[in-house]
Amino acid sequence: MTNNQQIIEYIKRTIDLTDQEAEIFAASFREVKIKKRQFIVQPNFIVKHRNYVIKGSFRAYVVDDHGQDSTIAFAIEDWWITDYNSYILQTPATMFVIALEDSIILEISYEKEQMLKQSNHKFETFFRIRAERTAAFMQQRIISNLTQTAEERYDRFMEKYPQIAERVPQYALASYLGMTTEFLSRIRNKKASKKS
Amino acid sequence: MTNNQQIIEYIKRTIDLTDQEAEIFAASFREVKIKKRQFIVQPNFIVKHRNYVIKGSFRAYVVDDHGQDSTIAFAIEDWWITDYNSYILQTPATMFVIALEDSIILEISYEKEQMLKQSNHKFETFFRIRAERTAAFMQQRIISNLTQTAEERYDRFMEKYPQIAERVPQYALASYLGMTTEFLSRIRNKKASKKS
DNA sequence: CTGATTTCCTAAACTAGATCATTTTTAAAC
DNA sequence: GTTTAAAAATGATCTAGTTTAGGAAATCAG
Repeated sequence: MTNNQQIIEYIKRTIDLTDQEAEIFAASFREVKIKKRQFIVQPNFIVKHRNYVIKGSFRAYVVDDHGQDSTIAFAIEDWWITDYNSYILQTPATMFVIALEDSIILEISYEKEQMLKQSNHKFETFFRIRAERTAAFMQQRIISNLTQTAEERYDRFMEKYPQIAERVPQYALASYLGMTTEFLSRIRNKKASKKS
Repeated sequence: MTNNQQIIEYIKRTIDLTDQEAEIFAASFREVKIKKRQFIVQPNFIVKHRNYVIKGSFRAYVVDDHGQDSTIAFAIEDWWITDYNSYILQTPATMFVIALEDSIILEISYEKEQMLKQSNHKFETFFRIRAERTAAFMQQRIISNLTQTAEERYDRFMEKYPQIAERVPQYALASYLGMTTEFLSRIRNKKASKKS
């Protein structure tokens, strides 16, 4: 399966498209290879692309005044990643997005996306549904942060996204879940010793 | 200004509409009066409406296993409120949404909203933009929860939404910000004594 | 008005999770 | 492969925020 076919399959899971429409959609993306540790988003620049991951993995994070970094999002194959606020509102980025492995992405520019949405009601629907699901996902995370303990958040993450937990460094997962690496290490250790 | 005119003004701030389109949009909503302490959403039911607040205020919250409640959202005049996940994904609600004051809302049903979006590209665009801004707002909140201390979160809320802070009970604000009422009381007290 | 219910405040004891410092393990780079 | 750097583990100490408990204001229903 080519990379274009992959994103066509992806969009067809959300909306029906004719072959010609699928062609137009896929043609709006550009394939880019990214090396491990390479940044695709950096603070203060206005983000120009939304990125669909074909292969590899990424981490989006912010660094606060005290030098602490907090992971905002992960992405692996078939996920999207960017600095959402910067891309949507076309304001300067506050995040870094870095490749955790050698990766391949399909990027679409802000302008191309606007054109797609204007040109065809179906594309508008697709991006509307994407935004809704993004919001629904984020709301779940807010609820989780407000109501669960560090250990409960970890357990739930392991249930829902075991394939991500395997691939990302522990410090990144800890800061995604809102705890220190040390504390996550302890949680894991406790579980490992209980099993035996 | 009638309540219909109010929501027409609202949508026109996002997209341009002809008078006829504005008419169709406004006609999809139904005005409902809600008494203080009345619930408009309760757990386990699938949420049928998205609600635009004409007058009054609301609080959306979840109650966890230990009986603790966490405020997920507030709404005052010109804001929307519902159990977002339940409405968008048409799954059973996990939240309560309660009126904090005697209120008036305009509600639109899930079916009517689907019809609007299908019938006119512009309405699809409107709801796409709403979803994007909702996601952007939620992402800001996630970042705030991950990176800031309780006091910083409070300060920032007071800066951005002073008019909400005034109108909602302290325990509701505390649980929105992810802290106990007692701790919020202490923060406020500390600030009050410093000023003198 | 007035009794009842909600909301808010204060303060002491407590704990989940953070911080700090050091060691061990793993992975990157030459 | 060997050196070097990054990541993870471990233990000791500390602290931001919680819990518990009591009383004082404010709000509300009748």
